[in-house]
Amino acid sequence: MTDKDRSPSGKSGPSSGRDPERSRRLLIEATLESIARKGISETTVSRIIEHAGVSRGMIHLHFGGKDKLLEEAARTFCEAYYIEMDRQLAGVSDGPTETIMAIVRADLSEELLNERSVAIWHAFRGVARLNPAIAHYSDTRDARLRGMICDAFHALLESEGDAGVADDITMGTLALLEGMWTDFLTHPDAFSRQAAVRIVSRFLEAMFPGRFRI
Amino acid sequence: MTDKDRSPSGKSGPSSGRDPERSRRLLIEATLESIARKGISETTVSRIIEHAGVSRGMIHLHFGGKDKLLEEAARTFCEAYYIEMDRQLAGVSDGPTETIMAIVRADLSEELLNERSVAIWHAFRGVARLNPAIAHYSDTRDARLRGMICDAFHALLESEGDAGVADDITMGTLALLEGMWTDFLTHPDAFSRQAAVRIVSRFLEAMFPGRFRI
Amino acid sequence: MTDKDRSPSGKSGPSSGRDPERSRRLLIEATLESIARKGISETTVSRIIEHAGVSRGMIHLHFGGKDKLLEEAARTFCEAYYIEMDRQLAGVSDGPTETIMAIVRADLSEELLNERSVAIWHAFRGVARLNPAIAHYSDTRDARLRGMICDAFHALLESEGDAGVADDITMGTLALLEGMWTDFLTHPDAFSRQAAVRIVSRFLEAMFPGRFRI
Amino acid sequence: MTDKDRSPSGKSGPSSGRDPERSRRLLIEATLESIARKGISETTVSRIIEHAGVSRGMIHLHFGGKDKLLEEAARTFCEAYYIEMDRQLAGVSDGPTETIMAIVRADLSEELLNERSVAIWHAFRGVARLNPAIAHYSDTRDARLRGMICDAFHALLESEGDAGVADDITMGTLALLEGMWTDFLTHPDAFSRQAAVRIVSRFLEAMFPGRFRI
DNA sequence: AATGAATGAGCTTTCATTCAT
DNA sequence: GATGAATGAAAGCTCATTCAT
Repeated sequence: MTDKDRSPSGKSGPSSGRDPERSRRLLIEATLESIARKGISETTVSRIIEHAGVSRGMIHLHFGGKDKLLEEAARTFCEAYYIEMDRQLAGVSDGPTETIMAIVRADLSEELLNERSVAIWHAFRGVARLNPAIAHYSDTRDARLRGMICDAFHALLESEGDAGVADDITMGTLALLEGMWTDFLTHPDAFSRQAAVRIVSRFLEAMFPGRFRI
Repeated sequence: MTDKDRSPSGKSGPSSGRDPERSRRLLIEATLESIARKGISETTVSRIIEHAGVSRGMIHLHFGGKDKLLEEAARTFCEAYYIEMDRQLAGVSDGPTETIMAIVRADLSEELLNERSVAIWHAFRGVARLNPAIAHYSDTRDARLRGMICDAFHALLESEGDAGVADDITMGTLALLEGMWTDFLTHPDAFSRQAAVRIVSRFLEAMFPGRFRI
Repeated sequence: MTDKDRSPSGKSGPSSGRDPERSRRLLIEATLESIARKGISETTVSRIIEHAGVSRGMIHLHFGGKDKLLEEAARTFCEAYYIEMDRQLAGVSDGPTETIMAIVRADLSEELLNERSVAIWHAFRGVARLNPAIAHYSDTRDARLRGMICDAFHALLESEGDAGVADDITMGTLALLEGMWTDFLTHPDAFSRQAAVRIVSRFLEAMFPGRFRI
Repeated sequence: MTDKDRSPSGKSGPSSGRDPERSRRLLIEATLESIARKGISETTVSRIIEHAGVSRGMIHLHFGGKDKLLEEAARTFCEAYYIEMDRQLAGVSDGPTETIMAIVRADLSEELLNERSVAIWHAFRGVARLNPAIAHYSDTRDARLRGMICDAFHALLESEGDAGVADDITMGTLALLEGMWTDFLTHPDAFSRQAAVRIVSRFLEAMFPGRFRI
């Protein structure tokens, strides 16, 4: 109910007045919050509108139905991932080693890997298999990450061995990160961000001796 | 699908006779099948009984409700995982290296890693966060796998380095496998079992040169 | 059945428009009607909504479930009893004798004692033993009646005998009325309102010679 | 499960063997117990057979269905009432005054008026209105009581006034007793058997001065 | 643009009854 | 005579969606 972020339209009425964009944002936020806290199957229209503080009709008015709202929430969530990833990668020096470790650290940072995001991420992936629209956003996020890491490993292996090795190591690194997120999901209390970075480093250092010294 | 337990009456009816154990099996099987095909939220009592070919009341008669049936299905599914794992590990020679690779190959074998099992596994894990009973079975399966791998790495590192390294490599290996399952879930058509084994081998060979030659 | 509360829009729809209060009233009315005609255990959600002419979801929308609707119906029914009782007592002169006989006549009048109300009353009392909410409304109704009669008998006995006598006669009179309702329930065709009043009068006249002359 | 009361058939197998009469008795007893404790609507076949310790099919085998069992339970319960009433009336001297007070005391005695019987009685009466068979047994019990009291009052009034008076007083007395049972039902803790007898006596003594001295 | 009462298909669950053994 | 696994109609309830205001 706060009035921050009213910039988009200077006019508008009092606090509860007409502001389509604000209603959209509130609904998406409430949806993600509910998914994080209660899971997708408990994320009902009633709970969403209650948390968002808007009326029932809003969802169909602005999104055309609950399914479309879920899609938009998935899109927003995935975009937020690589916006934050880009932000953390902004000041990193250009070397492939530095890039890879920056990506690893960012992916395992508190901003990106936390109980909320891990719950939402797995919830959407559970649905993605049967919902092409949501699968699309998950894939887009994965593809961006894969692209960045893959380029870096190719640069690292430029001089040496065959190209397939870079692809293998890329897939292995992504699998490692994926596995770390899953570990966080299942045992959030036992999880150590530091240990996770260390383990990934160990594997990469073993592949490229002297390059990923822990 | 086995025909054990048919002892009480050698003749037996055509298909819907009186055989509580058979009804239980049919229901659990139909539940897992529905979860694999439609996801957990679409797995309704109506769909389950239709696939199982039994009556509505059966679920409450034998399990006490849909939730209890889901729990039993999760238990059965996890048990089936390590029964098959044990089966594949049966004839393997004793060295830690062989044990580890046998586990990796088994975990990525068609019997354990296929569209059906990957879909069911992720479905249950999606629910596990909010369902302690199902979380218990998932954890049990994970713990067994971790135990076997961890012992092997400790044996491998016995002479050398500190104990923490074995734990790190165990977690890394599990994360790799976990990531492979996720990759299979999201891109079943592009997935290559052979490539997955190769990638895990590459990382382990890098950690233990000469031991996990591809 | 009153048309108060139609203010919001002078026009108003034909019969199923938007009028929460009207829907509530229709549901309570249909519930009481069903209890009177079929008994509580046959009073299903399906029957209620059919009689009320509203949709299934209405009950849970306005009352939060069938049980809550039954409670509200019990409250409404008990309130209606003492609203009518008060109405009939309005013009009665002040003497205790007149008050008591007015209460007796009202309790046995066609407006309060009829097949419908007697059936509903006994139905709710059957449930009250195991349903605290409904027991509360029954008790409230009983307490009001007891209070009025008790005061009157105390006034009547002021000069004479001990206070306990007034309490005894109060309880006796209430028991007599209670018994009359039960008699009406079990033999509605043989019941005579006139005889019932006469019998109560006989007992009271015997207790207070000359005061309750028949 | 005790083996007392095996007299009807000296043969019979071991403790759980075939004894139709025993199963009937156990079922009726369990039915009445369940009605007393949980009310009629909670008295399900499952609960009855559990309490009786017999198999599911028994009810239909011996009674032809749950409704028939309820009828038999109602019959048994009403018969038990006047068997005990007769027992208590056995040694009473012949005068009408003594007879009436003996009936009143018996009806309000712990053997006949207790939480269990009052709950069962009201439960059956709630159903009786819509179940002719049960209504029949209730009526039979009422009629017997009415007959005994009516005869006594006629004897008492033989010399004096008109016959209608005896009928009125009979109905009044029955209504008083009925009201006492209801009072016990709604407020079992506050109820005093002694006070109940005293109140009935007061009313009768007022009607027949010197005859029902308290 | 916004509201929220109203809808009804479909959900899980309960239960008296049946019948092969 | 006795059993209890099996049945399926019907119960109460949930929820995304609609639409008059």
